Amino acid sequence: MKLLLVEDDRKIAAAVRRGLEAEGMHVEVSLDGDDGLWRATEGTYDLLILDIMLPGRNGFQICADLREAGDWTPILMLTAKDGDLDEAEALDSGADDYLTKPFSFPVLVARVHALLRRSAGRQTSPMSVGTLRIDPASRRVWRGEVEIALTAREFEVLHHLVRRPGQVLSKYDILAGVWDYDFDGDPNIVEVYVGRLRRKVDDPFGEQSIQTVRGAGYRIDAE
Amino acid sequence: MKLLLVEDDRKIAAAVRRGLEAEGMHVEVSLDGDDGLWRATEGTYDLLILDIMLPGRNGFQICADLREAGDWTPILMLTAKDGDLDEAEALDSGADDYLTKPFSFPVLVARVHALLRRSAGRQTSPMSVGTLRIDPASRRVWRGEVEIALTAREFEVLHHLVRRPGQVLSKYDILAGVWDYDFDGDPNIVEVYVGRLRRKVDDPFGEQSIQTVRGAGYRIDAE
DNA sequence: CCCTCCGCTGACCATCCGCTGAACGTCAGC
DNA sequence: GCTGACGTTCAGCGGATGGTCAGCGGAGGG
Repeated sequence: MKLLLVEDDRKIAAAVRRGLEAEGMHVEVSLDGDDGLWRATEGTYDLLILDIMLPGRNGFQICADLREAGDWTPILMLTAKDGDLDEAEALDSGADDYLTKPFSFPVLVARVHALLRRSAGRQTSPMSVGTLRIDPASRRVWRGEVEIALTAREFEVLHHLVRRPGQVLSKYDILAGVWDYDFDGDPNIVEVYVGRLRRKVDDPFGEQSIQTVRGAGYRIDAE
Repeated sequence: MKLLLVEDDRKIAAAVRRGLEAEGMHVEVSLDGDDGLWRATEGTYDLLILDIMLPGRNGFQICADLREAGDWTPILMLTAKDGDLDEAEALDSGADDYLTKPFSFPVLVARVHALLRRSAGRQTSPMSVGTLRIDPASRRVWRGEVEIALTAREFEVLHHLVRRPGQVLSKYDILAGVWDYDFDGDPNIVEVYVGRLRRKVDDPFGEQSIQTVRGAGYRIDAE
């Protein structure tokens, strides 16, 4: 998960960054509005956090410009406590959510998580492949009527595969999608997890649910 | 008391908000339908006020979607004066009450109060999970026939979990939902409360009522 | 048919996460 | 002023989990 934080107050920027990185996200910081807009345009981020009062372009403008350019990356705005209209204007200019300063850290994290979840698609609804059923909201998995206990990682890997049924995903795709951006261990870890998953979720009488595509990756076939 | 107002006319939104906040309520505003639905889904409100004509999803749809998802937060709809059918349709889509524009302020406040009062009583019966019964109005909790004494915080945490049965809530979600927005202590506090709740609330012969989902959060399963 | 590469697996270990008991500060009621 | 209830912090424990590694086996190419 890669975020861009545009905030000119270095103290706040450092704090937010440290905190979100502790949550396993990659945070890039921009200290003024024009630079922020440029980065947002050039790069690809999962979420933008914009302060409103900024040197150069202000937060509303950045937001409006991006939206106009057809960029719908989720945006969280940081508004001042006394600016009554800020909140409305924030939403109006195309932000997805706002947070009034001063904010507490858990709240920020919760909002960020909520936005990321939302943008990941409202795939809150359970999905199923054959007799395998997955409910992301409750993080539960069943084969037929039998519930299967998965660890967090195992669930993530399975979820990642099931979300793209019929598509071959390379080990690197899976690594990038499930592991932290800065993970630089052995891609073998994906093999390990696929193995663990097969042992847990495979229908003992049916064929393997996760197909190996030698030299390319893995695939889950839609039934 | 936390309300969500979904209304695209910023003048009306600002007025309603100001008025209800003067009544001591916390009002969040959303300016379009899709955003409104999302907030209503993600957050927890005591009451929703929905305009019908909205950019994105309209009020009926939001209402219907929420009801379908099992969300029974009271809903007050704002209908246009000339839409004869609106009122019927509002109630039909699951709203609890409606108000035709233009409305006077005291009327709005009266309706809001009435709904809040009513909902405080109404939610008594639906709030049960297995043999655990919760009455938000009187803030009492029973396991079977035995009443359980909970402290204020304990009750809030339990209530928060029970309101979203089957959904995994992260420690941060719970922090944001139960503690003051400016709380920035150790999220470990959530673990502490879950522990206390388990000791008080768990059926000594059944399985734990609050499930730990390692690496993700906590969940109460609908029976 | 043989060799090489790729994927699979079981064993092992370090780390993280969640749980708990204890202690402290604060506040309300007596 | 004392007492008890409540909310919060903190440190230690123990088990679950994630990651590494080496050896094995089969597929595929020459």
